[in-house]
Amino acid sequence: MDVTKPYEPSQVEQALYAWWETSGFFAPSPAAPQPPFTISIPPPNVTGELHLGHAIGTTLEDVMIRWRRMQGYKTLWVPGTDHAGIATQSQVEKLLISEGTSRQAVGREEFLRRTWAWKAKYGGEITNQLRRLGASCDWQRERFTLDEGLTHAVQTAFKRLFDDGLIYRGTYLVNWSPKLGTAVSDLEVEYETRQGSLWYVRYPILAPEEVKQNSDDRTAKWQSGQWAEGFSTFITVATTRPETILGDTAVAVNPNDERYSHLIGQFVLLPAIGRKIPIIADEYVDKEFGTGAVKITPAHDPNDYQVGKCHNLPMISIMNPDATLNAQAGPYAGLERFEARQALVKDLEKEGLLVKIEPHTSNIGISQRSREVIEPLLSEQWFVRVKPLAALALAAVKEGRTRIVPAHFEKVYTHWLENIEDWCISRQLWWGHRIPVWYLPDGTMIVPNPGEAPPADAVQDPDVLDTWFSSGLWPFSTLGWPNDTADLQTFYPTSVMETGYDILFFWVARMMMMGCYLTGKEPFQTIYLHGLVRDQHGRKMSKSYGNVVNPLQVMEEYGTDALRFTLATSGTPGQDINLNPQRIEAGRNFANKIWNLIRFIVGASKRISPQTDSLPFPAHTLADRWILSRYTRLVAEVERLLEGYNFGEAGRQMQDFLWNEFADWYVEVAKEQLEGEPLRQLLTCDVLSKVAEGSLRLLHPFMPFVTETAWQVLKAQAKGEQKQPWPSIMVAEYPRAAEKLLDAQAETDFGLLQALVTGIRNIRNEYKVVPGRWIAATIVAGTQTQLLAQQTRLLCRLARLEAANLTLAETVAEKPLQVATLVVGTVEVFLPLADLVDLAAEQVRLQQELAAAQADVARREARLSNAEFITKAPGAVVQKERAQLANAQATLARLQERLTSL
RNA sequence: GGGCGGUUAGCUCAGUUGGUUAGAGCGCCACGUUGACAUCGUGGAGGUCGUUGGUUCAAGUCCAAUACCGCCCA
Repeated sequence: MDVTKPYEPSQVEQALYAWWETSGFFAPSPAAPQPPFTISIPPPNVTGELHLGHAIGTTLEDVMIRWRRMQGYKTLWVPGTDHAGIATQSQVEKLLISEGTSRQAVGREEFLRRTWAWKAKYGGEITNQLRRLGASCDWQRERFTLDEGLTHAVQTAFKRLFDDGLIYRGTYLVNWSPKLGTAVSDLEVEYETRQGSLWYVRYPILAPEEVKQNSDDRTAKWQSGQWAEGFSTFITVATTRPETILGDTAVAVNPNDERYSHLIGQFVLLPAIGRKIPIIADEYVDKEFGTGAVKITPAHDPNDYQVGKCHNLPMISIMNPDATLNAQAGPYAGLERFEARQALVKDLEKEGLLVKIEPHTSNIGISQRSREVIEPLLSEQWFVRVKPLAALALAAVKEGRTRIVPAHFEKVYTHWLENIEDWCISRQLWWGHRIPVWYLPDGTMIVPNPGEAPPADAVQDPDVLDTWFSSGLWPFSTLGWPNDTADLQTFYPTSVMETGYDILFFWVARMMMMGCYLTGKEPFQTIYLHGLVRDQHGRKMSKSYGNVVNPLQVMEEYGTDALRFTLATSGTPGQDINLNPQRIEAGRNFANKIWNLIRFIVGASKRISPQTDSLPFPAHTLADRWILSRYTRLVAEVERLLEGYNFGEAGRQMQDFLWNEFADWYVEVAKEQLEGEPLRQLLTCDVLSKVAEGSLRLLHPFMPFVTETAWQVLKAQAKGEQKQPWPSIMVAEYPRAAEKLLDAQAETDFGLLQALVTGIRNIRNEYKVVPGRWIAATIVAGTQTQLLAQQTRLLCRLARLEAANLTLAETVAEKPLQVATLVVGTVEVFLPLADLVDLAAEQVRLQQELAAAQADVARREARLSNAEFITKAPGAVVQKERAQLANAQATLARLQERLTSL
């Protein structure tokens, strides 16, 4: 990159990434002396496009990976994609429909061929976008859930679970998605509160003799308006889904409900169908809901299903898989479910059976994928018996073998696993892992060992497995399981699973269950969960709001580092992030700041004379010692924060140091030092380079591109000992704190200098002294005289004081009057601003300072005069308080004295 | 109904195990281009840390209650 003024990410990023990748920096070094550090990427959908959820996860994972890699760990980040059964199949189906054909028309084999072709064409998109983000994954080890190896893993897992009695097939009420034509798991159903109605319908109660009579005549009268003629007693039920009346097999009341106790055991005649169904008693019925009497439809409602099982009621399914009604629905057969509802309600009204309709809000199950209303449907499916697996996953977290960060998600995890229901794993799709079960002509079920051929006359189960079944194996299937590969031995269990808390159940819990059961080891040591990225006002990003931020566009406009840094530093672990676009701009500015900082340092190094080997170096200046100490503190802090998964705070501290300490203070000081003796210049460049170079390495995991770019420029300029041995910053060593550089005295002393400079600048500003003007000053410094005497050049430069007219003394016989005054502890600064100083105004100003000082002293005296504080507070705290009181008192005394003399 | 998270400056957020006068970025006001950076610099204004009570020598931080916002589960 040209050493142009503003940093231009677009000029460097793609080329740098390509260089890193081809150099093999992303692959783990087998010889690394330290333990392995492994992350499995949460595989994005192969059909997916990069969104901010990917961006934040990938950023945090890359931060961890780059950091550990620089620390010398054998670091492996396994990338890959997920076949995303429903999403991908839907995409290809859409394509087929646009071509005037369909999945059914082309057939299974051709459909799969088309889907693979589609995957080949678009499947690389998302992985290239991850590269764009700078993800340092080992692409040599990239996996896809439908790869041969992973398929083998799926078959092995299925076989083992089946043989162990943990997978079974059976007919149960499942969540059916009519549009997709498949069952889905409980987790794939979302609930929405919708405004609906509550229909009150009365069923005629049959007299004992009527129960035995044939009612066909009456059934024939349905829709004539005469169906209910002759009935005198009714029981009214309330329902949110009138069409399911057609499948009713009972009416239930609460056994303690006196209104209905005399009816229990009697029968009613089901409208439209003419079925005679009993009135039963069950505690499940809520007396307060509706009329207190409810219809029971075991084949179409989960609660009714339970009641039906208890009471041995028939289960009559009235619906086809496409949500049209079947022959059991009598006159409504063939109608779509919502049309049938309307038709039936109309007929009920005609027959005088509709009592009333009330508005009612209820929770409706919606298919997560297709957004349509889920239909509880009786269907034969495959299930995993999860309780035994859940027990293992629970124990792993409870016993601390796997830690969840932030910890409060442990409770969520535990609660879910403790109340888990069996997992429906079969899907009526074509794209996915086909269930490895074959049926002989006589119906015998065969589950061969993976790779073993099934009998020739056997037919394979047509269904495929839930995508999450294969995802559940991901941390170990990607490393070669069930084969005992070198990768599996070296890199499993993995170190951290980093993902969004929204898939804690979908994925993390399932990986824990599968991993614990199948490999006998927890699949990861730590689960780190990040929050959701929302818009700046906390709204979920969605196309309908039009508030979606496209990360690719952001990277294009502001650079990848800006996006990464913003995402990494905008929040705290597990907390949702409200992404403020202005912060991305700030991120870009930070990258630019770093770039220019390095440009300055490199420029300065070039300018100085390169005589290195003659004289011994002079001692470090106060500012040198200060910045080295501050840098050392930063390094220690960052290490502590990263170890604690506080990535955001670590990033913020780096920015704070680089901008507000290194650039704002040390660089300005350095400009003065660079005007000194050659060896002073050389030493200053040395400090500049050391701190800058270390800071770049520190920051590299967060902002890989600008740090690499700047680091290479710095490295090219460095000579001899300064030259870094590593080819790239990403394989350089991560900084460690060198305690010997900590210098508390330097920090205190430089702090005084900063207070004086800021104070003087403040006064200049208040008195509207033109910024360019050099002004005279008298500094009465008492015990600090010697310290300040060494810093006068600096003081003059930073506060724009005129060296020739600067008086620095321990004491002066007579303090000047027509001046502005600054008091910092025992140090007094007098600025004779000639005609600018209005003594009356100065008095007001000093009065304000005095009031503040008095309050300060009073507060501290009160604290220190409290015997309990002295005895109970730690010594260091008391010490500090005493020192600060002394300082405050010094300020106060000088201010008072000053005001008296005015 | 059960559980969790949040409430700190105009906005978006930090604030580690309790320990100065609660911080940052953006925005705002005033001034400023001296060769790192105007994607910048200097100075400034702006907060009784949701409310109430408690523990403590000391509370934004710990405890209890409560209000509001949001999420998860049923």
